[in-house]
Amino acid sequence: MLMPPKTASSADQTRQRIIHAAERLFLEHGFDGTSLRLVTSSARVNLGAVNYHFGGKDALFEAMLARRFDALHAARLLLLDEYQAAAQQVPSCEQLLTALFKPALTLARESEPGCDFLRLLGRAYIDPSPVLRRLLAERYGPAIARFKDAFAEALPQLSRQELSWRLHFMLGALAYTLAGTDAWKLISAIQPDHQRDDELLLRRLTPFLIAGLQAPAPIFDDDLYATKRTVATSHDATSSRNASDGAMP
Amino acid sequence: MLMPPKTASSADQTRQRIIHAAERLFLEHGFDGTSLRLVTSSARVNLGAVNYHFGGKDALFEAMLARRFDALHAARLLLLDEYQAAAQQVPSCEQLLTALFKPALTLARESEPGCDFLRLLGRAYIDPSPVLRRLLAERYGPAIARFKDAFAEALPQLSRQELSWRLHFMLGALAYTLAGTDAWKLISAIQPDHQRDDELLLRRLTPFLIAGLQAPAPIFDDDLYATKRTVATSHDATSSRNASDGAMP
DNA sequence: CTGTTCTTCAAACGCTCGTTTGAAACTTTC
DNA sequence: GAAAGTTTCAAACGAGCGTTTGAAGAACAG
Repeated sequence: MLMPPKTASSADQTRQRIIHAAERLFLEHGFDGTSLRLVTSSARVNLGAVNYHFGGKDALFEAMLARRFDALHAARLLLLDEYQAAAQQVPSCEQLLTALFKPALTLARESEPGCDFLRLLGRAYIDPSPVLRRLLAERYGPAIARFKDAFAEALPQLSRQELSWRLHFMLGALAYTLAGTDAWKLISAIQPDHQRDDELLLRRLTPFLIAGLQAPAPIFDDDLYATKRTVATSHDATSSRNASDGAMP
Repeated sequence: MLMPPKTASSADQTRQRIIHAAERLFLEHGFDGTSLRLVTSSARVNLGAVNYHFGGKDALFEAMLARRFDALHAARLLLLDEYQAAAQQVPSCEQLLTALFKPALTLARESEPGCDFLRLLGRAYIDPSPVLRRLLAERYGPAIARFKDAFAEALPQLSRQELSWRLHFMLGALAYTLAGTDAWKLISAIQPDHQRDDELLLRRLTPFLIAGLQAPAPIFDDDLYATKRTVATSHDATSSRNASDGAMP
């Protein structure tokens, strides 16, 4: 008969150690690059423990991400509810970004040191593995859809199409930056010694995103990117494309 | 003795077929997810051909990316030279983005159909594999540094630190969007039937990026993201961080 | 045609991967 | 303390990986 343990059983300790090691290693190497042998040896448990306690690699990573992200998205939606209930107007872009960022920062502060939550978040969105992509889409798609609707109300001047793209741009800037791959090296000389300050990072990101979201919609009938040799054709192609686009409301 | 072939030799054909298959598969599966067996069977050549003609998997992908990216960065720098020589003032953000985007679009149009160059570009920047990261940093770092300097002149109101971050945000939005993983599904309902139009995409991206780059610098002495229980401490940490930052010129 | 060089090919090597197995070790229950 | 259940452990499995090998085939020179 299965009994609920009053203190943390050794089995629970094993589960915790595995999840913790998986988090740390996923941060650095991604899903494909993190082998179960790496996880189990790093957690100092037996190789078979992952399959015994979680059922497999996919399920381990699902459990690892769900533990963090469920709380994150719940807090985000709660804050969104708050803003939508309290405001006399619909929530502004600033408020929506706050509803997205503040819970993430809070969780990042509350999480044990040496395991930065925001990089985990970024990596999860960047990672190309189908397992993670499916998980994010299925499990957190609805929450993101609610934010999308809220942004649509905050930015009524944008067509739905335009808005979708801008949120995509926003997600890209966010995830890419949070993931903090060594892409730093490309731009170079960002925070050489200091360890990363998540709050500072999000504070820098916020005005960039707000300005981007609120930018005027693009104009489609000039020749900005036309090639030299095909000016006329390119113009034709552009305007026909523009016609099929639906432009702006 | 090695003779220069007047027509494409069968060996050259093999090389071409391998590179073409590698491009197509890398687009979908990334570096780690693209096995040589997948490449060679897709190109209908022998498994050993990759090691014979290129020397190994790493070298194959380096050759594949270099073939496209060398031309791209050369064209970008040429256009940058043009703008810097012709203008009475330093090139604007718009011009710099044009110098970045226009060669990419031209190459995308010139490349054979069915192998979209811009997704390749995005994937290369997103991919977590150390091989590609090192390649991009070493081979194209200098070119990016020149653009960084140009952006610094176009945006003199930003501190070097702030500028680095904004370029990082820009790269994130760009790479993430171009890569076009199924992250679309998260935001949902982007171009359901239509195949992607690269020019339209970059036209949408441009105003977003320009507005973001030109946004006012963030203010660091309010409590926007302070947690409820640690208002005072958070404020202290923020101001000390602000002091060590170098702020604005 | 002969000999040399370049290219292809099937087979195998050594390795790592996720997963399975079955017997030990440990807990809990009666 | 014996029995039942739970958790660990070392070992192995089968599959896929990048790479190597050596012989067979093709292309070309003299």
